[in-house]
Amino acid sequence: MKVTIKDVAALAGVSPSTVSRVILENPKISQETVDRVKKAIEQLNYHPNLMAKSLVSQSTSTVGIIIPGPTEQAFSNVFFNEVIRGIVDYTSKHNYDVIVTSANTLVELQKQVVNLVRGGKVDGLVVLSNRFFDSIVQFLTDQNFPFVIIGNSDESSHFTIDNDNVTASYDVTMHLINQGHTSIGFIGGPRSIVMSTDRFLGYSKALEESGIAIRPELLFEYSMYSDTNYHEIPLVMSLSNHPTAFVTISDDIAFGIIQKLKELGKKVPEDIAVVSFNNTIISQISSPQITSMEIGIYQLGYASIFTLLRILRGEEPSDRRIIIPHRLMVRESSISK
Amino acid sequence: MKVTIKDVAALAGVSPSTVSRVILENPKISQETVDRVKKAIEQLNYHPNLMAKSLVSQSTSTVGIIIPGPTEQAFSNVFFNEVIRGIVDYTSKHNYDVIVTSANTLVELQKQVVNLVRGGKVDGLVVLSNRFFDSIVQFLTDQNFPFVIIGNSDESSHFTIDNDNVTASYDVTMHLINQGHTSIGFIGGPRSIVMSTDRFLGYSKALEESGIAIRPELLFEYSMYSDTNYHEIPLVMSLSNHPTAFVTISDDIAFGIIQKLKELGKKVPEDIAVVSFNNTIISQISSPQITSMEIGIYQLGYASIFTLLRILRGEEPSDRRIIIPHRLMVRESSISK
DNA sequence: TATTTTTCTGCAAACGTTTGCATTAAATCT
DNA sequence: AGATTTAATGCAAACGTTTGCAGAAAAATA
Repeated sequence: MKVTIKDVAALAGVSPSTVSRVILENPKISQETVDRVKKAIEQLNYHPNLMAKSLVSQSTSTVGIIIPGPTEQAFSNVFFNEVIRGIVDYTSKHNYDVIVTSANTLVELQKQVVNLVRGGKVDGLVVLSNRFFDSIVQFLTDQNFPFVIIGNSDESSHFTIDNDNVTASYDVTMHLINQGHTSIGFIGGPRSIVMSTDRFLGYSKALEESGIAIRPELLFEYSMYSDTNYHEIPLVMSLSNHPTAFVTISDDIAFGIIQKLKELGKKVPEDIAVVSFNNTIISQISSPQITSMEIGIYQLGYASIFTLLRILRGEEPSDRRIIIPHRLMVRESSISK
Repeated sequence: MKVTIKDVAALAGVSPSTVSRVILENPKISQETVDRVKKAIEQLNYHPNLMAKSLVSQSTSTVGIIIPGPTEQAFSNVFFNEVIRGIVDYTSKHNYDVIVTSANTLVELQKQVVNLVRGGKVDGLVVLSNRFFDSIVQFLTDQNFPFVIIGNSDESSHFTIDNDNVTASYDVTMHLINQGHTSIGFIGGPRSIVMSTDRFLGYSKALEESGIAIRPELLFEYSMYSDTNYHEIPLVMSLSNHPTAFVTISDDIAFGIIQKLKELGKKVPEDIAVVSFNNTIISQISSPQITSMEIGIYQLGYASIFTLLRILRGEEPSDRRIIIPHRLMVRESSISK
């Protein structure tokens, strides 16, 4: 038998509204009544029904995280996990619940988002950026629904938490150039990932500023679906002016490249330097350890939910764009002897 | 202006109950009316309010995952991530949402669980096992609330998804013994983790059956808080009858040990063999690659939610205990030359 | 003491659905 | 044709809260 606010009211000899006010700590209830009601609550072991509460208060104390499908997932698994950790750590201290949403296709995901938003199941959303999410972001904007984006967004009117990927990539490329490298390859990801194109931009910028021409034959696109990812590496390494260094956009890719180079009898970093992004456990465990750009993934999550909850409280942050700083972790894979 | 079921009813010229029945695909509504209502829904872009729906139907289409605090988290991060992935993959195909819950202390976590359950925010729970969760499990049992446990449970009446950790550990230890090792160390985790004690049991069993005495000085307990985790390794390695192999309960630990052994000038596997559990990316990336027990983490998650949803549908699975099979992935770290 | 203000509590509507029961019209049977 | 069954819909209560408004009692003021 479920115990409701009415049962408590009956036992305490007051009206349901009074009980409600006691629970919500409305100050205009006399201490005497408060005590009596609290005793009744205790006695009946009453707990408020959150659905009823949400229904009338039109808020849920719940936020959602929208995570791209398997394509990007597999692409950098660790990334999403860290973000989620950052978010859950914060919400658990602030009495919010988190619904984690993902799907195999954009259509499915979109359906889920609509359901959460229009169904009133969440108060706000953290959207993990992805170019294909435009439709989702557009929907949220149309609905005037509170949300923040982790990653890049064209619209400056959106709340976004991001790295300065261009500069970060510029920095890591410069690190190589400063070591005397002039023949530097770039291994990016699918075009759909804005982060990847940004990092390509930084790479290009560094080369240009240093008077090094960009050589198209040194640019590669990694795809999780392809078996032939490192297929062209032997070819390019057989050139007379083959690259002496690679910038890759993630530790996973860097690790793969290093394995491939080993197969070819090349030594890292003696023959070829390799650098990457994310500073995940892979970069630390690999041997040689990989020089990697720390981008504060956990902070991305933490800052995003921090911002979202502020918005929900009605405190519009002045800055619509938060940049999480980066820091290069120099390790063995890029140290020229 | 929110559009409700009443607005739809008005436009379609029917009562709200009829609209509701159309949405729920109640068969006793005439095709004609169905069409008219659907058109109205379309026209008004109506979407049902899930809180109201939950309130009256007393169900939420939401399940929760309870994850241990930072202690165990850091202990095997990858584990929880994979489990979550397995769960979300399944729920997203079955129109359920997932609330992920964690907290820093048991008290906080318990409070959150009570809130979810008593507040009626979730229909069921997946509980990631932990000895300290007894109080939570006890609470759920008392409440007669639907839940499944991932990991060990004493109570055979609970629905659990687990590995046969004893046998798995027996198997991996036997793998070492079969290679001629007789002096084998064991590196476990905190006592609070049942999985760890189970694995110790399997280790012991293998030694005993093989007529090898257990030497207490070869047993270690890894703790995430200690700086001195690998402190005693040099000491034990300086014994004349030092271990020629280590069984560790996770890839992270195995990796740490290998680093420490390298520092001591020992070679893996030539001087010392090392094996571990979980078959995470670490075991594959480490060099030497680590022989590790694949335990089907993703499947643990998948099977757990599969079971939970069956329970919620009223289909009690006949087996209250599901064992996910294990498989040893033999790699470099245990191959004796 | 009569009047006004303040403090505390209750009434009842509202939130947006679902569903058992009653009702009406149509269809089937005798 | 009248009686009975069947099919389709509506009525109204229920789910368990919150909250604006009103009212009563107590306190403060004149």
